[in-house]
Amino acid sequence: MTVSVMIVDDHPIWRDGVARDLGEHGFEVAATAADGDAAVRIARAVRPAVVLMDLNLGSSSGVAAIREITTQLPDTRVLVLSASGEHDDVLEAVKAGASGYLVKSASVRELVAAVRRTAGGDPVFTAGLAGMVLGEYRRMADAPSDQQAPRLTERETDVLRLVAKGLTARQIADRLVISHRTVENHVQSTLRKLQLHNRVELARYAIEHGLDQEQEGRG
Amino acid sequence: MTVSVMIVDDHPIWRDGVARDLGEHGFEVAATAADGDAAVRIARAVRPAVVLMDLNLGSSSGVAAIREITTQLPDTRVLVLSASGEHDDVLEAVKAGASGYLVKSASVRELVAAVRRTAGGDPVFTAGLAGMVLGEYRRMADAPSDQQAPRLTERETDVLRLVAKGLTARQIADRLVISHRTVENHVQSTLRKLQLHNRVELARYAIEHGLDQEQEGRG
DNA sequence: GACGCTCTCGGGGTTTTCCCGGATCCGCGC
DNA sequence: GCGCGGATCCGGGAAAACCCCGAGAGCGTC
Repeated sequence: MTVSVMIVDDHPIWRDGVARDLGEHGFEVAATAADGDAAVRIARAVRPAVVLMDLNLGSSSGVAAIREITTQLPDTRVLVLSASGEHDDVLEAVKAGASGYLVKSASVRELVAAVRRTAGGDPVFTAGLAGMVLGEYRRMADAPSDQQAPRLTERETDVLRLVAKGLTARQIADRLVISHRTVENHVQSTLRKLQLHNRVELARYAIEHGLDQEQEGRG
Repeated sequence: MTVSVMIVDDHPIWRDGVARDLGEHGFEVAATAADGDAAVRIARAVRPAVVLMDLNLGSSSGVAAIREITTQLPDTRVLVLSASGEHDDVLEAVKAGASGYLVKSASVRELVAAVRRTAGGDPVFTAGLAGMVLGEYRRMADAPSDQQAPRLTERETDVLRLVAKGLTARQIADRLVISHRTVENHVQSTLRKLQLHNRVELARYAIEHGLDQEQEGRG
């Protein structure tokens, strides 16, 4: 029986290339999508066996789409095919329900094998990533479910974004029309939550998590 | 006459897909390469009309490869096909000699048209990027070649790298075995040279220029 | 209504950063 | 030699950041 595959990536050229590679190796490319929302919608209609998915989908979040798909379609397995291979990306994808994680530097042969094994129910990870997931699992087992997801309040996120831009507390206070002491308080609580020690680390955190790119004013 | 094209990208799947797309539209894919060094070496032998090139080649620098190719092969035009479309990436590529810049979210049709126009000698830029280059040109024309390359001393670079990691002046002083006041002075002169205002902006600068990734101790 | 959370503001302290001047050394040209 | 610019080093003083604390107002939940 043929395995139906769905390809999610915001690059049309990439989608076409992967679709052809898989088609030539006996898979049925049942659908493609360019962003997370479309992926969820189409996957629900098509019910592919494997969703081959990029994490970096321009604006929308690939991780959220993975979570939607794996919860709504328990028979569909998601194989992430991403450029990064970054520690956090891998763990987030796995937490969201991904069955495997391949970096885009993989060869066509590796890709084909990975899709086949994913369809068969085996978890597939690029060399090095499997150990990463295992290590994180152990750390979770040691510390029985405490932080790992320190969520910031809306105001803390506002302040964090401006701190990451290099503004001082007074400049941030002017923009948000509050006291600079309040700004400093938000900075402090953010530092505590993220277990960081100063604004530079805060800026690094914001940059690595893409918080510094988003627009601020929406009303 | 057929246009010979060379494809440089560290993702085999991407290379194959692009090669097939171009092949089906009458281009001759004369060569492919996975990194900058190979690109320069092979391009010198093959002398393609157009080099279709990713900037993000894993370890090696795409910009350096562009510079090599365009200086050594004046008849070869380099069309960058990159994921980012970031301000600095575009400008660096153009400065290195790229004839055009396409983001990877382009369609196959756009890609084919871009390669054709690049071969014909027209500069090709994704919408929005052309204005970016023009704007930068104007800024250069306004300020008659003053800064644009503020070089830092060795010690300033050492300090900058550690500042970008989030270390305080005292921690940096301990590592470099100097007084923390001296560290602060290096920070100050760096701020002046780069026309920045605080350590967070310094960290952003270092991250954007890749200074924070390099190792520090080589002796 | 009690509770918890967020956002706001401030007191009062230490530490760090930011900005200035001043010192030494070293290479380079006159 | 002697000045001159640079790189590197150090210090004083003002500003900002960091850290802990308490407190009121608003807003949902139980």
